[in-house]
This record gives sequence, C-alpha cells and structure tokens, in this order.
Amino acid sequence: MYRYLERRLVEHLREFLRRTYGLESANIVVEQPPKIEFGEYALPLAFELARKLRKAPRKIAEEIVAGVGAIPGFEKFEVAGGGYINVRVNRAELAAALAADEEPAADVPTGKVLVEHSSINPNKAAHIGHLRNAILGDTFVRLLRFAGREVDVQNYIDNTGAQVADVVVGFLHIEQKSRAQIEALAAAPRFDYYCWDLYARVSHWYEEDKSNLQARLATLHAIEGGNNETAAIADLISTAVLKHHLETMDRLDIEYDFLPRESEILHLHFWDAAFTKLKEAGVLTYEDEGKNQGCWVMRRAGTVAEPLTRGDTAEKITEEKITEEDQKVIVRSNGTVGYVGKDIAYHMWKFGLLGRDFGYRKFYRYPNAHDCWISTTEGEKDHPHFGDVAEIYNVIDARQSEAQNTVIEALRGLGHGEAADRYTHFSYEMVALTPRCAAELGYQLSEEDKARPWIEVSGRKGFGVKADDLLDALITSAAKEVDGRHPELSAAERAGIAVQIAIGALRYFMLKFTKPSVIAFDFKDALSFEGDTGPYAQYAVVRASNIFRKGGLDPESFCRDAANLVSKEEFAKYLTGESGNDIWELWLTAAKTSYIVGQCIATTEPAYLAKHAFQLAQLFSTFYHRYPILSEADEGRRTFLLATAAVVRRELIRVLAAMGIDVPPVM
RNA sequence: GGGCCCGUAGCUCAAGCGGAUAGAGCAUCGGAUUUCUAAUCCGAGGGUUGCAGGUUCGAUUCCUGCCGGGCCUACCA
Repeated sequence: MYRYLERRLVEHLREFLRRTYGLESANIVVEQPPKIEFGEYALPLAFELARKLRKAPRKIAEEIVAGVGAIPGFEKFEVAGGGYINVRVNRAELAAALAADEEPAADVPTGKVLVEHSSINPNKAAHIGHLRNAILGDTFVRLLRFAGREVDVQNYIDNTGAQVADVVVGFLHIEQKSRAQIEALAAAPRFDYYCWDLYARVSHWYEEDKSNLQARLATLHAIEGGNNETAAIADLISTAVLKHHLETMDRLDIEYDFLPRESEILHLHFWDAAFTKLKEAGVLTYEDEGKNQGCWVMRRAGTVAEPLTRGDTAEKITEEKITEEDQKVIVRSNGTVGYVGKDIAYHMWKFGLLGRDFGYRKFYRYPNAHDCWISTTEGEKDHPHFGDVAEIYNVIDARQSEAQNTVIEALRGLGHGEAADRYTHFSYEMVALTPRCAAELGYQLSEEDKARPWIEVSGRKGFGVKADDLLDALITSAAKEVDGRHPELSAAERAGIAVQIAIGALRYFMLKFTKPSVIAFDFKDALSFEGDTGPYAQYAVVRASNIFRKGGLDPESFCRDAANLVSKEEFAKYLTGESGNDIWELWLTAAKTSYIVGQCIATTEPAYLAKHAFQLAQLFSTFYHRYPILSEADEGRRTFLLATAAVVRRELIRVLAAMGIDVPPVM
C-alpha cells in the first residue's frame, strides 16, 4: 500500500508541476520523514526547484501546499523547516486497506527471469561461503516471485574442471583406489566430507613435488575428452558430491530447477557455435606474435584503446591491436577453450542466442515432489523449456566481476546490447573467518595472519567451516534452548522447532549484511539468537500467535475478518493524533513490505528485507509490551489491538517467508 | 603498475538516485511486568563518519589527492 500511495503522490505532483510551472520532467524525490509525527512522506522538492524558479524554497513549498489540491488517500500537506513538504496520509484509510489485504498490483515486467546461484565445484563439501551465495540467490528468487515474476533457478555445475580433476587425482594417484572402491565410498554417507579432506591432501601433494602436477593435467585432458575410465570416475565423483550439495541446500529449503553442466557445454559443442559467431563479429582476434601468440583473445573488460594520434576515428581504434596487458585469452594456443569462452557460449544459450540446446533428464526429486533437471547429451523427450529468458541474474562473488564483465562485453560485441543490458552480475563479497574463529578451529596462524581483520576460506587447503557442520551446530544450540523451555513437547516436536530456529538464524545472518561487506565469520555471532537475529523475528510472530491462542481465537481467520471487525471510524479513533503515533508506526511499517521488496529487487540488495523484518519485529515487541491486549476492558479497543497483532503477524510471516524463514509454532 | 571494493560508537554492522538531531545489535552499567512465556521491554554512557581539500542552501553519501586494508589483474576454474 505504501508503494502504491507513493506512486499516486508522484503522479499527482508531476501533473501539478506541469500545470503550474510548465515543468515537464521534474525529478521528484520522495523521502521518509525522520519521525512519524512529521507524516508519511517528505518532499525536498522545493529546494530542487528554487534555482529553476528563482524563488525561495519556503515560498515554493507554500505555493505547492496551497495549490496541490486533494489526492485520494492523503490527508494534508505541510511546509516544514526551510522548505520541506511533509505529506500526511489518511491513516484510517490506509489501515483499513492493509487490514483487508488490498495491494494494488504494480506493473510486472513480462518475460522470464533466470537466476543462477550456488554453482559449487562438485569436488568437496559446501562451506559457509557457498551458503552466503545460495542464501542470497534463493532469497532473491523469492523476492522476484513475491513481485510476480516467473523465475527459473539454475545451478551451474563445473563437473569437468581442474577441481574435480584434483580429487580424481587424489583417489587414483594418492589413494590408489579402484573404480569399485570409489563407487563404494561415493555411496557411503558424507562422501563430500571425505573429498574435502582428500582435496586438501592433493593440494599438499602438488606442493611437495611440482612434477605431480602432470597427473592433474593428464586427468583434466582425459575428463574433457570423455568416453574413458578416468572420465567415468570423475563423473561418478562429481555426481555423488552434487547430490550432497542438493541435500545440504534442501536443509535450508533451497531448490533448483535445472543443473546445466560443463560436460554438456563441451560435448554438445556449444563453444563451436559461439566461436564462429565471435570470430565473425570480430569480438575475438588472433594473436600472431607476442606472449599470447597463437591464442584467440578478447579485450579485457573495462580497458579502453588508447588513440594513437588525436582525432582517430572509432573504427580505427577497434582495428587497433589490443595491448598485451589488455588481452584476455579465450582460446589457448593449443586450441582448447578457457572457462570464460565456455561462459560466453553458456550465456548466449541463456538468452536464446546460441541456436543450440541441452538435452534434459530428471535428476533429483525433492521431498515436496518438485523435480530438478540436469543437462545430458541425449535427454528425455518431454521437459520444461529452460533458457531463452528475458533477464538474468548471476549470483557470483566479487572476485569474478572481471570475468563476468568480459562475458557481458562479448554479448555486446556480438550485437546483443539489449541482452547485455539485462545481464546482472549479482556481486557480493566473500565470507572469511575471524582470526579467533580460525584459531578455534585448530588452524596454526602466523603472527601476520593474527593481525588481519579476517582470513580467507580456502577449499584447496581444507580451511573453512563446512555448511552442514555449521547447520548442525546451530541445531544443537537451538535444541538446547527449546528443550529447556518446552519440556512438555515431544522429542520430535522439539527437534523440528530447533531446526526451524537454526535455519532462521542462519539465513538471517547471511542476509543482514549488505553485499559489499565481507562477512568475518565467528561462531559467537552466527550462533546468537538474541537481538538483530532471525529467531528474534520468529519470536515476535510466536508471541502474536500466543495472544490468539490464549484468547481462543484463530489468528488467520481473525486477520481475514479484521477489516470488517474494525470500522474506518474506529481506525481513525485509535490511530489519529499523538496518542496513536506509536501504533500507527507499526501499521505503517507493516504496509511497506511490497515497497521494500521493490527496493530489494531494484538494488539487488536483500539486506533491506532483513532490516525491514527486524524493524517490524522490534516495533511489534514494543507494542506487545506496552499494550496488554486480552485484558483490555474496552471491547472496541481490544478488537482494534487484536487486528493490529493479526495484521502485523501476517505481514511478518510474509516477509520471513521471502527470506526463506519459517516460523515455529512455539518458541 | 592498472581496475574494483572497503574505512562510521569498544566490537559487528545500518543510514532508500545528496536532506531534518548519523541509527541498530552485541558488550558494559542500571532498571521492568506474580499479567498475551524474559529468545522480551525501558534507560544510561559511548561519534571530529580514516585525513586534507572541493562542489552544494545542505555531504557518511558526489569529485580530487593522500593514508590504511581487501580482492582481481594466469594459455587455472
């Protein structure tokens, strides 16, 4: 509702400015006043117009307030300070609309959205860095769906890369295992943990003797070639680890629709199709001299050709040689293609620009019967249509922004500027460990490391916190609390609640930081259930539910009837004026959910949603404390307070659901 | 060397295309309801927003230069 009213306000003002001052495209900034007493919207408009109109801001503000006229849903306009215009809505009308759950539809862009996230190398267990990626990605998917978009979720699987090769090397060269032995291990529990340790050992083995790296190269070639024993072993390992990743993420209620694999990008010759087009378009150039002799290279994203002389034309510049430093090798001199090249082909496919498609088969069925598909060379006849989408978001950490930009520039160079514009690298910073946390985990730290603000997680070194371990620790910690608080519940009930709390804590923790902030992970912070945490927000909902349970009422049906149970006159009575301010702030915040969701999508920043959930929970907790509802003697007022609790409960449940957080029945 | 990001309270973080008195959580200290469960609430202390300039009616936000930190900059992925 809040967003809808803002749009109406802006449209009305734009019309007014055109009519009164002849201003066509004034930039109308709408802010939120610092205090609820000032109103619901604030306009610094008069400051902006002061120069254009050559008048004092205060004077302009007064003219606007006097002349703007009535707008449905709004109460009045006031001039404040040196020229602010504060706008008040009709509180009763907004509250009644929110109680009735009226949310006027916004314009939903057409076309399917593709979100790619997780994309964990299938050679070891997932760690906390992967959790941040998956939780950000999954939440963004939920936000898009909340806003009415159709979304496909993809998880790219690099099953033929060096990392998988390394683990294959570990099994074959270090452990000397047979295929049958590896198969048996892969079928055993925690195979991903086994690979985690083995991967670290392989890295160590390479360091011991550089000649060992030849085993990696030979293995990599065998895997890429396919149709041999080594490739078959790599496939069985990566497939087994992948299943563990899907199970780990499913614990957090994260699901995928399709798993495109690098092996199919290779075997279905996606690259060949892309290579032809890239050469034709002149995006790739062949180097016949210098350090990259024999390679096909592209200009590195973000670099610009230096004009040889003043007045060079654009054409001349594009024909110019790219300096070695600005060259990005796409095809090596031995004819093999690097990962950026494969990525370009893959992204052409995403936008339906490649002219080729994957084969598809069902791979994994979630407990809720949702199917996750995987790429194959020859697939099932009937399958959903993937790819060929209108917009894409790639949830990939900031370290890969240059590679992402190279892919975008390749699309642009191919003449697909509109696709490049709808390609978003959803970039975020990594999760690292605090030195204290690293020490707790038993890692030896140098004096230099101890002084660092954080230490980077490294799968190669086996250095990090595994996703399942963290989740287990959270569940254990939550279970201890639940067991102490609710001995009357069955063990199964208590365990279920502990899981919900653990997931709430984890997902909230990963979402509360803004994307550019490195998370310096520490168990103390991550295991906290108090204050600015997921469980705090869950607890607010539980308390709201408790009011209804104690009162013998059903919160859902009460919520559906809220608009009928409280008249507009009563809303006005309880929400107007100074005395109504604190409860009004709660209603107003509850009305902002779709506004916040819109902001999150526009800025690709889910942290705003976490902030919103916390604010709403915090306001509710204060309200809960200040107003005993069931003991309220005044019948009308009691109903109004119940309606407040019911509506806030509904909105908070929705917000938490958008973050992938469930609310336990009791806490 | 070049590119990107960061620097805000003791600690961890916010601050909506530049706006009103820079806000939370944790920690510390002091309080609260035999009431809808205290995973809660109220209060206190705590800030030259890294430094120096600039633009502006107005700068944590934009620009420039320094200082400090991180990441990227492979014929690895």
